[in-house]
Amino acid sequence: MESQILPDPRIRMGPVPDFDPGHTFLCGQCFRWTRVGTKTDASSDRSRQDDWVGIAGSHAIRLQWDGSCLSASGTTESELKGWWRPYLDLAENYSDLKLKLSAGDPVMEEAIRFGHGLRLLRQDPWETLITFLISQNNGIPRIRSIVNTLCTCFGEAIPFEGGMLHAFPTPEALAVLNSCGLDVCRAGYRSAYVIRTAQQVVEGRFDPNALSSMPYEEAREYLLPFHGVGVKVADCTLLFSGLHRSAFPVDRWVFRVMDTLYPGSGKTTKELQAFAKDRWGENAGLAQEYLFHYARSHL
DNA sequence: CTCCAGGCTGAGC
DNA sequence: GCTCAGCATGGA
Repeated sequence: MESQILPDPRIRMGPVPDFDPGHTFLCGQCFRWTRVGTKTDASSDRSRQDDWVGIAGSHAIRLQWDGSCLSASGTTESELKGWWRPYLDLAENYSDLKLKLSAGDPVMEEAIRFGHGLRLLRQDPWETLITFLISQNNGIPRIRSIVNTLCTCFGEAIPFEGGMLHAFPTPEALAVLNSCGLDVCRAGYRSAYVIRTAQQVVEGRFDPNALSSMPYEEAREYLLPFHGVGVKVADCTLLFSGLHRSAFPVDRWVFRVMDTLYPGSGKTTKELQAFAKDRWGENAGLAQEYLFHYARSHL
């Protein structure tokens, strides 16, 4: 049997500094990336390969990471440029950001060293809002499970590598469900939040484009009236959609890491956020993510 | 069995 | 304003 030499379908994206797919995709900011293979070359421990398949919005991609360069397949040059590069935040210089965050701060320096290569994604605001509605009082593995079931059952099929993946559901697809329509997802009491929010979006109550032009405080006030949205979900939505990188979500882990590593930074969410805003300013969201990532493994 | 997980709602002060 | 039980579900 003659082996057919196919053209390499990979698109080379070149060297990407300050990138680690594991830290970026598994830190809890997104829930639809799967590691599909890891190889470590025995001859040199720097040469390795890390393969991921990810879905965001209605886009799917396979990423290959060799430790310094990214390549992609299952996508196109235009989709790469118009969606995935912005999504992966590749235009941002994380060396500068890390220097600003860790200047004179050994705690942050250690958190950054541990979470090296973690990048904040720029996710679709609708998808981010629903995802973090589901995240409340929940664990990351189960959030992944619920979100993936939600997409499989209600998201449009995306042909991918000879099989099918599923886009994140549209607001319309979720708004038409009755109260038990989401039971298959096992999201518990959060199902009602998801459906009611979808209905409010369809009714025109929520406009992601409007959200993107608002200052932080206004955007937060805009999100809070949604059923099931409190300050945590609102801040996560604004941070992980890339709309407001100064947002500083506070949960159990962040509270613990602040109380332990920054004693005196505050006892309430508001106090911690004031501390973060004063200390890290527009990069508070990235600081939060490094701290969250660090806290989950060390505290 | 209990406790916990990227919290929020509604009721009672 | 503030505190706090209750909430669905599954894993440790």
